[in-house]
Amino acid sequence: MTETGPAVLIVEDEPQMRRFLRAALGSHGFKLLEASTAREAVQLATSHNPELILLDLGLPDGDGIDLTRQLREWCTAPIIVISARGREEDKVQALDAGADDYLTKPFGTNELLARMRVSLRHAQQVGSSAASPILQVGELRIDLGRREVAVGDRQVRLTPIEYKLLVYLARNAGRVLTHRQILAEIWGSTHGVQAHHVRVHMAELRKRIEVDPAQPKLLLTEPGVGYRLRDRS
Amino acid sequence: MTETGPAVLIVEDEPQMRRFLRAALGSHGFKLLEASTAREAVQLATSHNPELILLDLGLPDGDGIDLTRQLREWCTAPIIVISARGREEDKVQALDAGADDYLTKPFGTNELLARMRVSLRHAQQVGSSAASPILQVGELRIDLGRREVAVGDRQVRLTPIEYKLLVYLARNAGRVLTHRQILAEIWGSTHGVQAHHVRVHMAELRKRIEVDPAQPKLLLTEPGVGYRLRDRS
DNA sequence: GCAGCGCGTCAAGAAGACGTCAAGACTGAC
DNA sequence: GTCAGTCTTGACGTCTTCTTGACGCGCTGC
Repeated sequence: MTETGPAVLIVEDEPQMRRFLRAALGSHGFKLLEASTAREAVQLATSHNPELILLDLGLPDGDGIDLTRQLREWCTAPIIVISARGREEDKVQALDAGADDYLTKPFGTNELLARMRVSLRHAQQVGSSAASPILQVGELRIDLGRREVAVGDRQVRLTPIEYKLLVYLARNAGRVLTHRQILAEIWGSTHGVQAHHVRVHMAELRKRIEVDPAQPKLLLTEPGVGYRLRDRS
Repeated sequence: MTETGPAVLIVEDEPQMRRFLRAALGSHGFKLLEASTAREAVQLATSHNPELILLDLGLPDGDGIDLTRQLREWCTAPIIVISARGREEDKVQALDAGADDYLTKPFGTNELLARMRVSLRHAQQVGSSAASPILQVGELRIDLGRREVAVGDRQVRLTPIEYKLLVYLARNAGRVLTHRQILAEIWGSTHGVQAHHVRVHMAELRKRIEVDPAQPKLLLTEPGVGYRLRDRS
């Protein structure tokens, strides 16, 4: 299984700079998300919850400083500002608005990567000491930080695929997820992988989290469509 | 003004620069500690446990990078490197050695202060767990200052890599660390180093800290993911 | 009734991950 | 130079997990 690195959101409107960043980061295993406007950036940050944000201050729609402030209201991912403006005041403003670092163009790939490592290091420490994020759906508790799953009081051990499946379902609790969506999320490209896989692993998952796997109360089948995790009893 | 602000350790040998920093920081309520050599820096850091360290790379006795690495063994206070060297490689080295930021001379007071605020903000989030030089996880005791490890009453001798591994695991006790994370933390950039290394050294570590290495109680394998140090029974 | 389809279950085997051992390379001390 | 301690690397057996195919059930349309 190829493990993908951290998801990084790039907020940058110049195509040239984006190409540069894509080249610099893509080869290091990062999963890239790209936005060229502030609006798009907020959308992507909300939907994908990236682990790090690279933000160019010069955006067409609105100030990058404001965007920083806006993101910081709910998003804890480190923000590294990239800017052509090298004035001290700009740096101070960005850092005080909530940015974690400030790089002035032009800069080298290696410095960028090193500063990203610093930020990711910080994020990890914060995550470990702060209360870890927990998904709770009815009886089900998923501690994402510790990678632990419990049903009621019972601790449950899951294989990597089962865990991925369950987290995906829990993140979309109540919503129906189609086979196609599940295949894309868990297996990535859907080449050669079939809906049958989903069924097999769902059965395994039911054995672990359901009281009676034959009468599922949590993991519901939506015939002809997909699966759904019940979010309220 | 009553000086009740955070304690900041300044490591700098040029008197002129020290005067500048003293002037820049003193008026902002920081409590200042000053060292002009690496040896002195370690002493002051140990005795006063400052909340932030400003470190000039060009010291008379020894490399600043080494000092950074040495401090990071047990000290979690943010380190901001100040240097006349602006070469990208220097920055990367310092940041990877454990520094949290890198400022190239000349720089403005306001930028320095802003970057210090960022670092202190981070340190605060990480929380009070930062201060203790001793890590305790169940039976396991790691004295970071003395670099000593004990399981129960039994003192344990570890090789450098084993020690690093154990400290990393203990700092994240309870949570699963992926192979990728472990490789990045212990070996730095993961080029050429494989998950196999982790397995070999984990086996060594188990031989030393487990009662029965074949039935690990502390150092648990999470198949397909990584390893975890048990923090509660 | 019965073929066609989607779904759940089971089991076998493949693939890959893991633990262990041991041989060499490398390092710093002497 | 030798020597001890450590790290890397490869080989190999074991175990877990994933894939894949077979089969039975229930539903639907004919």
